[in-house]
Amino acid sequence: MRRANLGAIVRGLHEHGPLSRSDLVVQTGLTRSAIRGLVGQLTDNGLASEDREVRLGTPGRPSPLVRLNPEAATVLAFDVSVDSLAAAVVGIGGEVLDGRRIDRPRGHSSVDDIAADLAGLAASLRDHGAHGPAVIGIAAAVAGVVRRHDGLVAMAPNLGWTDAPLGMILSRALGSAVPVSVGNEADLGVLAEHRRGAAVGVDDVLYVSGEVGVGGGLIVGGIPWNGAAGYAGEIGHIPVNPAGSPCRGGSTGCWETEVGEGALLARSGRPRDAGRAGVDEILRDAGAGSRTALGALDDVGRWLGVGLAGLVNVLNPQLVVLGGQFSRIFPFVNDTIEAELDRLALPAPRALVRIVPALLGVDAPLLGAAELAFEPILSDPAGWFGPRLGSMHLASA
Amino acid sequence: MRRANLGAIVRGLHEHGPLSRSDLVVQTGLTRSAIRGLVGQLTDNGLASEDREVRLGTPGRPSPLVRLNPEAATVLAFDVSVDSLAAAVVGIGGEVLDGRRIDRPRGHSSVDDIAADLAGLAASLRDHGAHGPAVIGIAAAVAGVVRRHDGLVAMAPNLGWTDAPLGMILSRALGSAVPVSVGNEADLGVLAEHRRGAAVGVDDVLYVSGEVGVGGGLIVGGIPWNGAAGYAGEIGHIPVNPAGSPCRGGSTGCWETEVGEGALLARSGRPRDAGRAGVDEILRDAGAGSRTALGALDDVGRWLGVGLAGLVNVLNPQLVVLGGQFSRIFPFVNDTIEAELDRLALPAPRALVRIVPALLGVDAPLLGAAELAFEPILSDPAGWFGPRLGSMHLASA
DNA sequence: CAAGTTTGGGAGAAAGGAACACAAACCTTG
DNA sequence: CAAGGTTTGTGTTCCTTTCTCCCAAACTTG
Repeated sequence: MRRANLGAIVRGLHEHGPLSRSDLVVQTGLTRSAIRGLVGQLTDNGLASEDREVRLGTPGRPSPLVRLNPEAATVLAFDVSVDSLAAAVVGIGGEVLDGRRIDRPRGHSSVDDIAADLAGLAASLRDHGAHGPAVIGIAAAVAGVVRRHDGLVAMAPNLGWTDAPLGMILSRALGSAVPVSVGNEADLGVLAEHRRGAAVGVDDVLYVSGEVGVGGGLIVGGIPWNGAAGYAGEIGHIPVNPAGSPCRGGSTGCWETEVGEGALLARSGRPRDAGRAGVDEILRDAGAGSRTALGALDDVGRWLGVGLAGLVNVLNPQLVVLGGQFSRIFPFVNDTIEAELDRLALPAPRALVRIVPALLGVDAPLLGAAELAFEPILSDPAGWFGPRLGSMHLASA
Repeated sequence: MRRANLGAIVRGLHEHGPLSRSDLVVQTGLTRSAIRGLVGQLTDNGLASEDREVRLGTPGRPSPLVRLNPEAATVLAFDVSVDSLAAAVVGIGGEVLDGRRIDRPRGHSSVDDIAADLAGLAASLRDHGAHGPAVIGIAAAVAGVVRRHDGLVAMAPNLGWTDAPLGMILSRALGSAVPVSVGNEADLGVLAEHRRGAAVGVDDVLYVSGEVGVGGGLIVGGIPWNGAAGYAGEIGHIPVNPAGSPCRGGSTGCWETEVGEGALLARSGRPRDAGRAGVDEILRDAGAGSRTALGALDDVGRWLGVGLAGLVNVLNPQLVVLGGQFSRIFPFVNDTIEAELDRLALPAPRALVRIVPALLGVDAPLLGAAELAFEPILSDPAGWFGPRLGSMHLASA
C-alpha cells in the first residue's frame, strides 16, 4: 500500500538521482495525483525538496525536479580492508558528505582495536553527527565470511578473526543506538557497483574481488543475493586444481591459491607477502615489457579464466565485474580470460557475458556498506518520519 | 492490490493443499472479511469450493476447508528425457489427473518427431481436453540448455539439437492456442522437489540431476532462478580436473566427465554407453559386495564431493537434492560426499548444508513442467475468470 | 501573441481492506 | 445435558488510498 509506493519513490530518487514528478509517474505507474500526495509527504517531512531548476526545451509545463535532501538522512559507512580502514558519511541519494581512509599494517588485529580505530575515524568526519537524528543507519564492510542477520564475522583470515561479533562491538564503540549492519566486502562491492558503478542497470552480475583472498558478490535478478545464511559468494574456495597447493582453509587446489595476490607475486619470483607494493612492481615491469612479469600475469589470467568459466556456466551472469587488485591487472589479463572462457564455458552463457573492470576501485565496499545502511529507509520511508521512531529502534536493538 | 492478494490465496492453496479460511487469514495477514470476499470470488467462478469436511477436535467454530477444483484449471506437462518421453494432465492444486510415460531409444531424434510423439501421448490422456477451456498452460521439460523466454533449446547433446525452437513446434503440433513454456530438466526438477518433494519449505536449494549429463537447478530465497537468459545451473561443466578427459562441450576436465553416468560405467569396467541397465548392474553388484562396483561408486562419490564443495561455497544452499541417477546411487556415495565436503568446503557454509536424495524420482521434471505452466494463474488468477480472456491470450501469442 | 502541449492542483468517486458487532458451531466443564 | 468459553463466518460501516476529471499554469512553436 502506501508505504510500498513511498518506498518506490524514495528508492527511485536514491538510485537514479533527482527526477521530475512526471518521471516518477512513468516509473511507478501511479497517477499524477498519487505522486503529488506522496511527494508532498516527503517534502513536508524535509526528506525531499522540489527545485525550480528545470530542464527546458520540451513543450508543455515544466515539471520541477524532486531531489532527496542528503542532510535529512545520512549513514555512517565503514570498511575493514586488508590494507586500510575507511569511514564515510553518505547522504541519502548517494552523495558522500565526508570520508577518510587510513593505512593499516597487514596482519592480525583484535576486533576491539579495529572498532576503536573506526570510531576514531568517524569522530574526525565533518557532518557525521553520530548521535544526531539524521544518522539512520550504520554498516561496515569486512574482508571475511559474515553472517548477515547478526553481523557475526565467522572467519576473517587476514584479520585473524573467528566468530567475531563485529556488529555488536562496533555498536558499543560508537555509543550509538542506530543499528549496525555488517557485510562481506565483495557482497557490498557488487552492491555499490550495481548502484553507482560498472553494473548500473544490469540485473545479473557476478563481482569478483581479488585482494589477498578472492571474494565474490552476486546480484540475481536485480537484487543482491547472500545465500541461505549470508555465506554465499565464497568463490575463492572453488576447487579448480586438484594438483594445486594447499590453501589456508585447509583444502587443496582452491581458486584463490592460483589467482590471489600471493600467487601473482610468487609466479613473478617475489615473496608471497610482498603486498600491494609488490603488485605495483609487477605492473610497472609488465608495462616495461618484462617477460617474467607478463608471464606471471598470463598464468593468473589463465586460472582466472578457468574459474570464471565454471562460474559463468553455473550462474549465467550478464556481467562479470573484476574488482580489487583484479581491476588493476585487468588490461594485462583481459585477453587471456576471454580466450579461456571461449575454450571452457558453454557457448550459450558464454555469448551473453561481458567481463569488465570495476569502476569504484577500493571504495566499492565502503560505498556498498552505505547502500546497505540505507536499505531500511528505502524499503519503508514512512517509518522514519512522522512519529519519530528512534526510540523504537533502540528498544528492539 | 486485489489481484496480488487473490494470487497469494490461490498460490497458498496450490502449494499447501486445502486450507481453512482461518489458515488463509494467518498465512496472508489479511482480515477475515477480506478473505471472505476473495474466497467468495474464487468459489463464484468455480475455481475453488468450500467443503464442510472439517478437521474437528479444536474448540471454536470449525472453519470449512477451501480447496481448489482441479478440473477448473489444468495444464499439460511434457518431459523430453534421455530414456523416455512423458506427458501428464495436472489439475490446479497439483493433482495428476492422468499421465503416461513411454521409453525412447537413446540417440538423436528430430524436434518434429519428438513433438509429434508428445502430441500423440497427450491425445491418449483422459481429461486432457487440449482444446477445452480448462487447459490454461502447457510446458515441457527437456534435457538441454533452454532459453526461457521463447522456449529455444540452444543445445541438447543427447537429442542432437542445436537452437531447436521446441516451444513453437510443440505449440503447432498440439494445435492449441495456449502458450507453451519450455524449461531445463534440472531447473524444473528443483521446482517440483521444492513444491512437492524433498525440498518443501526450504528456501535455498541446489538440485543436481545426474543423467547422461549433469544438470543443476537453483532455488534462491524461495524462488527459482534461471540466470540472465535462463542458462543458469549448467553445473555439469564446471572445471574440476584440468588433468581430466575432454568433454562433449569441447572443454576439458568438466565435472560431468568425472561423475556422469558414463564415468560410473567406465570406472566399473563397462562400456560408457551401457545405459541405465549398466547402472542397474553396478548397483546390484555393489549390493552384493563387489570391490569393482564399490570402487567405481566411491570414485564417483569423491568427485561428486569435490564439485559440490565448490558449489556449496559459492551458493551457500541449505539443502542439496541429488536427483536422477544420483538419487539411486545415493546410499553408496553419501558418506564419501560428506567426507569430501568436510575436507574441501568452508566450515561456515558446510555446517549449514544437508545432502539428500530426490523424492520424486524420474517424474520430477515432468511435475516441474506442470508447476511452470501453472505459474501465470498463480500470480494473477483474476486474469482467468470473469471476462473469459482466452481470446486475448490467443491474440498475444 | 495565439494555439498546442504537458504538468500541477483540487474536488469527488471508487475500490478494497480494516474494524466492529453479532451469530453460529464447536469444545469443555460441571 | 446445560452453560460458558472459544473460534470463526457474516454483514455493516468506516477509512485509507488511489483514480478520474476538470481547470489552471507554464512552457514551446508558429
